[in-house]
Amino acid sequence: MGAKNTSDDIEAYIKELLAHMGMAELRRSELAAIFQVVPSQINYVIKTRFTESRGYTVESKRGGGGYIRIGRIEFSDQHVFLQDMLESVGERISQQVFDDILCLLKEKKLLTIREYNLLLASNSDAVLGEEAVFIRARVLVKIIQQLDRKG
Amino acid sequence: MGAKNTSDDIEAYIKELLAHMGMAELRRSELAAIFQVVPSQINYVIKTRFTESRGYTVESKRGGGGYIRIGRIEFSDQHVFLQDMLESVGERISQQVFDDILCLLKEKKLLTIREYNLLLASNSDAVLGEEAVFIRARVLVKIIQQLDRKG
DNA sequence: ATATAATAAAAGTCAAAGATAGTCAATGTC
DNA sequence: GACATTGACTATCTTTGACTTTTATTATAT
Repeated sequence: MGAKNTSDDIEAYIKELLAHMGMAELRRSELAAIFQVVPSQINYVIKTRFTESRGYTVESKRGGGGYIRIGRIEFSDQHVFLQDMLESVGERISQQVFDDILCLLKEKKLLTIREYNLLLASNSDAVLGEEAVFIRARVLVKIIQQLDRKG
Repeated sequence: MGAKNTSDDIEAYIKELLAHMGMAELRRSELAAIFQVVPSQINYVIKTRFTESRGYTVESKRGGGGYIRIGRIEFSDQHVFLQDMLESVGERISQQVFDDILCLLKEKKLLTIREYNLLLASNSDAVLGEEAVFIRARVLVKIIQQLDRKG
């Protein structure tokens, strides 16, 4: 584990749980104790790494017997998946979220690695300029529509 | 290290790492300490010597556990052709010319039909907006650079 | 026994402090 | 004049801790 920083280690640990069990249920204070960090760092890790745009769901409960549960969003039908994604696209999209979503599409085998790399490289802030976040949202709509066409 | 100046020494050091390990991951402040220079000189060396056009990739992260990672790009078999094309790209590109160039790439088997369709759909005037012709030129540069990578 | 109040046991929020890396312009050297 | 060196300032990411909110359990009053 001991590579970069503790948050990365915690991320890896949770992903391990997810990979083995399909769902991770944790007690915040226990996990914090394992990694010898303050409990709120667990929230930090979740907020920065297990986001909706990366395809994770998080539920939790406070009080006695509380927990944090992390799961992977799953999709039955490809068309439904793309339509859901289409609806979730707002007016603006950050570089990070764009990357997250393309990654998801790649994992779902809806984009090849080549396509992913091309689209990522050609839609950075540096390329798109001032209006990047708005343009990126329109680009994403086109991508999804294109992928949803039979072909 | 007997070069003329410290920046050359740092360059050589990084290239040594690259040669041995195929990738160099460094902590800016550590490297700066080794050569007894200010940290920002590392940025100077990277910016002047490890550029994309010279075939290097650079990624970095700030904050705790931060790093700078430098890798080598292997150029494609079509390097000369793509490099020529790259030089011909000006500051602005119309929708029509963009389409023509993508078609050419497609005929040369450097783009699949899917890739062609995705890129065409996501780089129309409607999507890119006001500054379309300028953005499209930058997009095309990225596309060509991406296609020129082996892998 | 039941409703309510107090206490305990979680998880959440947020902003400050710490740790890196990036930028840029002034200055130095050949 | 071109390239190298420096350092002040900025941006970003991580870690920490004080304070808040929610839920469950326990004690108390009727």
